[in-house]
Amino acid sequence: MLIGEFRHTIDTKKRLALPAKFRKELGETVIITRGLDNCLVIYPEKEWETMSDKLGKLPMGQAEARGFSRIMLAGAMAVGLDKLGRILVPDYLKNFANLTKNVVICGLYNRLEIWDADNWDIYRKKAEGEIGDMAGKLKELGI
Amino acid sequence: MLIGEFRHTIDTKKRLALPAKFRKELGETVIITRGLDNCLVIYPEKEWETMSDKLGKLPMGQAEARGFSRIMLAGAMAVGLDKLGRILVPDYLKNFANLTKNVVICGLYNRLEIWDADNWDIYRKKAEGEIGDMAGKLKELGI
DNA sequence: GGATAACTGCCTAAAACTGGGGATAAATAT
DNA sequence: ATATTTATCCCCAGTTTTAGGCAGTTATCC
Repeated sequence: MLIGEFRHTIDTKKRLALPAKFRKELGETVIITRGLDNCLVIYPEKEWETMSDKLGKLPMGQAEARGFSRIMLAGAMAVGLDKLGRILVPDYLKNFANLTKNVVICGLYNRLEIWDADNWDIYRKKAEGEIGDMAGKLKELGI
Repeated sequence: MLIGEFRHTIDTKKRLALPAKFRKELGETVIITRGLDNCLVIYPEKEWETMSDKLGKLPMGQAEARGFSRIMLAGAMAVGLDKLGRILVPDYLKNFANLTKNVVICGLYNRLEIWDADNWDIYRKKAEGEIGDMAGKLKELGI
């Protein structure tokens, strides 16, 4: 299971080390693509298959579904991990997520999200504030 | 059953010894994450699994659910107990709960809570004073 | 009060993350 | 078509963080 929050850096060559804890579960190749709220998403190959299946089968009749699957699918790219567990972040994705040097890698069960560190801090503070009634929401989920 | 209140310390390397009484029940790996009222929560692996399954399957389409699962999943981390029953407290969680050196570990049936000692003393005094009011509300829960 | 177990801090070893250099391949321009 | 530039990949070293082991001191139990 991919969980936890890690702070890493992108070096001058656009390389990003993925947390060592995740490497075994990620394998040698991962899929990186655009995510929601200005972050990037990384899927292990297997998870990507189920995700892309769903995207590919979205009804093309709806403009929203068309746009969504285009952004996600066209934005996706398979990247390999080097010997030290680093991936190369493509330019267009780096720009999309406003990544500079400091990034945060979030484990979210079956995928990772890559955030610009400043963006994440803002988002996290806001989200933490809105979760004051966490207990109430847990009940809705039956947890 | 996890019950009782224990005072321990976090050493300079951010390690925290869990009470020996709990070790058998906790197993070799536990999940530590953010809790309510500025404390941290520790779940045995099994307790966590049922919760994370549900979190991982929340629909990504809604902004609220996204924020919720991000905070809960990214906030969590699986940590192993070393031979002496200690865990490593991640920086971002240590900061979140304002932990310095002295902490209080509370056993709460199926989970533990970690409090900064000073915070706990304040909270406990306040809660002790209000215990009469609480009892009134408990009636509604059938206790 | 003695014996046993538990907690804390120090010390050493190993792993992880960051950064740089140089070789190969691709793309662009001359 | 060739040369120049840019981008990618592979190798390796330094620094920092993490993990494991050990022992002293305190607390607990009998």
